[in-house]
Amino acid sequence: MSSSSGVGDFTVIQQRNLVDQVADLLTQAIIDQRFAPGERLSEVQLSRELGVSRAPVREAARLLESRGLLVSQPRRGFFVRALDARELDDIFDLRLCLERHAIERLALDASSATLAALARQVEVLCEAAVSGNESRRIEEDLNFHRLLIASAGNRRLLKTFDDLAHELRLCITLITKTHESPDTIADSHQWLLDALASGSPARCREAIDYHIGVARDYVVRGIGDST
Amino acid sequence: MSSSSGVGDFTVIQQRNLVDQVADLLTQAIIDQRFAPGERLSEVQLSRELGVSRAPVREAARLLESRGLLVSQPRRGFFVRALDARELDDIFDLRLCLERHAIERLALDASSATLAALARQVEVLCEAAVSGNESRRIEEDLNFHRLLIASAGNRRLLKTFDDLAHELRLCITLITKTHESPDTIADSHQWLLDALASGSPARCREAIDYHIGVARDYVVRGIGDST
DNA sequence: ACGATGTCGACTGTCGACAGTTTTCCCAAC
DNA sequence: GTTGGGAAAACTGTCGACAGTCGACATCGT
Repeated sequence: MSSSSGVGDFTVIQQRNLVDQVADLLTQAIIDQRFAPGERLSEVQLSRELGVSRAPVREAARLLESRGLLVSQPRRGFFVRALDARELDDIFDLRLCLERHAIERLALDASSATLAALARQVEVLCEAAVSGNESRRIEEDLNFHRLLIASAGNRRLLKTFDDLAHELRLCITLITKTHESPDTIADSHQWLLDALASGSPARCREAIDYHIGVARDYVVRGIGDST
Repeated sequence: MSSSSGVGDFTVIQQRNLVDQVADLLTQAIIDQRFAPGERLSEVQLSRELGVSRAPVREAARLLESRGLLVSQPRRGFFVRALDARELDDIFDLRLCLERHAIERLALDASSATLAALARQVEVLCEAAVSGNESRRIEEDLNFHRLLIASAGNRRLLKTFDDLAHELRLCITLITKTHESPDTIADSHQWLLDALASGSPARCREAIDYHIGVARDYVVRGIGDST
């Protein structure tokens, strides 16, 4: 990516803020369900455990609030977002909204390079699926859909999806097991690629509606079991 | 909107944080273009002027960053978001994505009460238009589209629109004059209502595509004049 | 005159502390 | 056993201060 100087691959030195580090740690802890949904997070306790002051913790918490992982009540503090069935429906409905828009646009003007990149990502996803590494499979699945949206060329749309992706990870934690075989995963994503290659927006819409509907059903079934 | 208790409209008592107050003041200042696009905001200067410490200013700035009104560079500070032509396109494309989704859904199952509420809001908008109060007209216009999306019943979709609305206000500041007569405004929104009443998703999509396309053209023309 | 280097000022990142509020816990009263 | 009240503990909101870093200007060398 870097152009001129012959020194080679210098990864740009960026001293990471404490805010970002705390935000990452908290995000991972929430996704790993090391906090119970609805649990209150104490600023002082977190700052003690992490060995930092309260200021970075507060700012990180605000960041996670804007991403939908935490909710705040004035003078009460921050709480881990607990999703009910309705919010879950809303989240998948918004996901449908974003991905429909992207894939319908792509159907009309997807370059062969774009299709190739998507096909490559499906391969990566399949590798992750057969490897048995569950969290990696989830990330590669999200990566495919992220690439789909990124290919539409609208950065604001991509930013919205990235925000939503955090909540999607929160949803996915509700699923106890995936029940999906690697073959099923491969097929369902290949169908999306075929629809894209056909160039028909209507067919793409059908494909993405079905694809996200299946994903949504898995999560709804997960929450149905537990509650 | 509130349902049961017979005590009437209690505006929920919330002692406003300094953070929220600062955020509102900054938001208004940015929308009023009292800061130049791209201008750097000094935390110490702001905190001095507002008579508060730096902590609330920092947190408010992070809030506005998540809303797209500010951008931050590590160790450099916060800068007023400056929109280029491409970001502008992206914003209106996302708006189209959200409103299409809402109106297509509404076309299938809009209650008469919903249609009536939308019609009422068009009247309010028209009043604002003939009154000549420009900022009020803008807000009532946004309120109509907000109501449209809210009527679809997806709160997550509405939250996304609310975030985007802040950026839309930023776009609108680029327009020097509106050029739109009250009659034009009334007609263009009435067409949306007629499309909704027809119950045809396809017709709704056409209507919203045209409607947002016109709005986008106004803004693009505005940025085209200035640069 | 022009580019590189050293220095200075201003600013952000982070911290510890204080004040006011919320929550919890204990005890008394019914 | 349950309810109500009150004090103490814990917590959040806010503040002022210190240290590290960035940008601008002056200085030096060519």
